[in-house]
Amino acid sequence: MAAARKNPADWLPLSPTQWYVLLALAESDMHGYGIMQSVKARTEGRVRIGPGTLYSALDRMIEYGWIEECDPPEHGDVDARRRYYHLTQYGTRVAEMEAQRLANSVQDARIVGLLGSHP
Amino acid sequence: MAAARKNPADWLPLSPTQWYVLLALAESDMHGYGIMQSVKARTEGRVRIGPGTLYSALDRMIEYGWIEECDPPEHGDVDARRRYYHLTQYGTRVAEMEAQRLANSVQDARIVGLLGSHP
DNA sequence: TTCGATATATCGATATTTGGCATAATATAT
DNA sequence: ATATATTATGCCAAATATCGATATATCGAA
Repeated sequence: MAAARKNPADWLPLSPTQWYVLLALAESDMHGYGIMQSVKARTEGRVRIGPGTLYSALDRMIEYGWIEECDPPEHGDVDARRRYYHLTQYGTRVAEMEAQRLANSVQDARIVGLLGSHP
Repeated sequence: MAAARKNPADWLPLSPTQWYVLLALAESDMHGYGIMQSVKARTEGRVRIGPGTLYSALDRMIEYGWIEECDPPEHGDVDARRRYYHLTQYGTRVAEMEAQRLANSVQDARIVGLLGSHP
C-alpha cells in the first residue's frame, strides 16, 4: 500500500520513467516487457527503459498504490512468465495530474520560445 | 566542460528539475534564488525547487555546458551576492529538444485519454 | 534441438534529489 | 542605531532513482 502521501498532486512532478510507465498502462494492462516495448515504440526509440530501471520502478509504484498486479487478459495469450500490471484509480488520477503539468510546461515552452508557437 | 555526450538529444529525458531551470533561464539570465522564485511562480506554487536541489543542479549543468555563469545585468541590480546564470547555445538546443519531447508526451496523453482532447 | 527473442529478477555503481542547517548580506521596521 | 525578516548561496548526509550487467528461464521457429 501507499506511502505517506494521500493527495495525488503530492507525487508531482513524476520522473520521466514513472510517467512513461503510467502512460503505457493507461492504454491497457501490460506486462513488464510489454511496457518496455511500448515506451520504445511510442517514442520511436528515443526513450528506452532498461530492466533494472523498470522493475524497480514497478515495485515502487505498487508500493505507492498507483498500479497493481492483475490477471492476464482472457484473450489468446498464454505465456506463464508474464506478470500483468493495471493502473489503479488512484494511479490514473496521478497520471492525469502529471499530464496536466506537462501540458502546462509545453505552454510555458511556447511562451519563452522553445517551441514553434503552434504545432 | 561537458561530459561524454555531444549530441543534445543524448541528455533526454531531462529530470523535472533540470527542465524547470532551463525554462527559467530561457526567459532571461537569472540568479539562483531568482530561479527558485520563477519556478514557484510559474507553476503557481505546485513545483518548488529547494536550495540543495537547485545549486547542485546548477553546478552539474555548468559541467555539462548547458549554462554558464555570467555578469549581472547593467540595470539597477546591486546585490553583490547574486550569481547570474546564462543559457548557452548548446543548452538552448537541449531545452528545445526536451520541449519537443514534452509536447509529444502531451499528445500521447491526449491519445490515451489522460487529458481533455483539446485545451 | 538449437537459436534468438521474450520475460523477469537482482546486483552494485552511479547520479540526482531532498531537506535541513549554516552563514552572511541586504532591506525594512522600530 | 538596532532588531528582524528576507534574500542568497553553500554544504551535507540520507533518501531516491537510474543504469548496465548478469543470471535464469521460457517460448517459437528453423
